[in-house]
Amino acid sequence: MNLNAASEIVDALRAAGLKVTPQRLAIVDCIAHDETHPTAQELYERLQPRFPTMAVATVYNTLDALTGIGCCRQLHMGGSTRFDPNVAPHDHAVCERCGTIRDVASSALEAPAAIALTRAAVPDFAVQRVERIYRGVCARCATT
Amino acid sequence: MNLNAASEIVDALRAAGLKVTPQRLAIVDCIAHDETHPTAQELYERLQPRFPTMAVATVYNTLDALTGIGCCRQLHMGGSTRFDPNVAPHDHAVCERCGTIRDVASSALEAPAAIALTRAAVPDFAVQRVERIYRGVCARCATT
DNA sequence: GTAAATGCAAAGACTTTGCACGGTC
DNA sequence: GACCGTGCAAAGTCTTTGCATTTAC
Repeated sequence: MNLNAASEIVDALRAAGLKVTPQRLAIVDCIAHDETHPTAQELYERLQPRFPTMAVATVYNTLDALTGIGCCRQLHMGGSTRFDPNVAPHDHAVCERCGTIRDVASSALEAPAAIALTRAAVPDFAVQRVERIYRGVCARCATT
Repeated sequence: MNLNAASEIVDALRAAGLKVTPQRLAIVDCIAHDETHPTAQELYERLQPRFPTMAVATVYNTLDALTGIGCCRQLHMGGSTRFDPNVAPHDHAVCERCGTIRDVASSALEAPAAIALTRAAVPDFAVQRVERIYRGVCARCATT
């Protein structure tokens, strides 16, 4: 599971000609090693103590910028948009009960095969990548 | 591509003890053979001419009811929730440019295999089903 | 110095909720 | 007749936008 190092993201920001502000640094720092797929709101709240004056708009702004330069992805799985700092191809397991999203390594073999299959199955559509969503129940929810 | 016949949905409503109102009939009729994965708003607008007094809430209400009895599914792919009257297992191709969602038949062979693989790959998670999203560019967008 | 990001607040889109009325079974 | 669904409006979320001020480069 190849999470971006914070320093790499900062480099990418600079490379793209975007400014590295304290707020962005903090946000990058927050998501760099985060596997919880936080929402903008969650990040905002998490950073409140450090940046009491920061606006939610800034969080959205920064996340959009990061998405734009390919440093994170947006997940739309119902509810708020979640941000995934893991840019390497991988899938997601979503718990039907609690809604948490968990990363799942995608078989390197499987993805190209699926794309090949689909290229045939979906005429007039240029498939670029495949995402899988595994729906089920996580261990925590299964026991309760 | 096994779309629900309107009459089957009506039967399911009755079987579930839900009432068949003119509004629900109209909504069922609208989505029964719809492959465009409409949003609640779109259905609402589509039915305005026939039911000028119908509230948006009624559309949501009905769609929730239909989802509850397994007659349609909700798709969260960014933007508004879209409704898919096709309950049979299948995948979706999403155009990155125009956002349209297209149904893709899922290989009957592949799905169980993927689930088996994942059961091994994701410990402590009870996988129930797998969804695939093919991201790419549709023919219409590719030519413009 | 310049271009871009921030903070703030307001607006916008989407969805849900509460309640009185009306319709289905 | 009982109960559920509808219409209406309001509130709640999540996200975007505009503009003046501040800041990184």
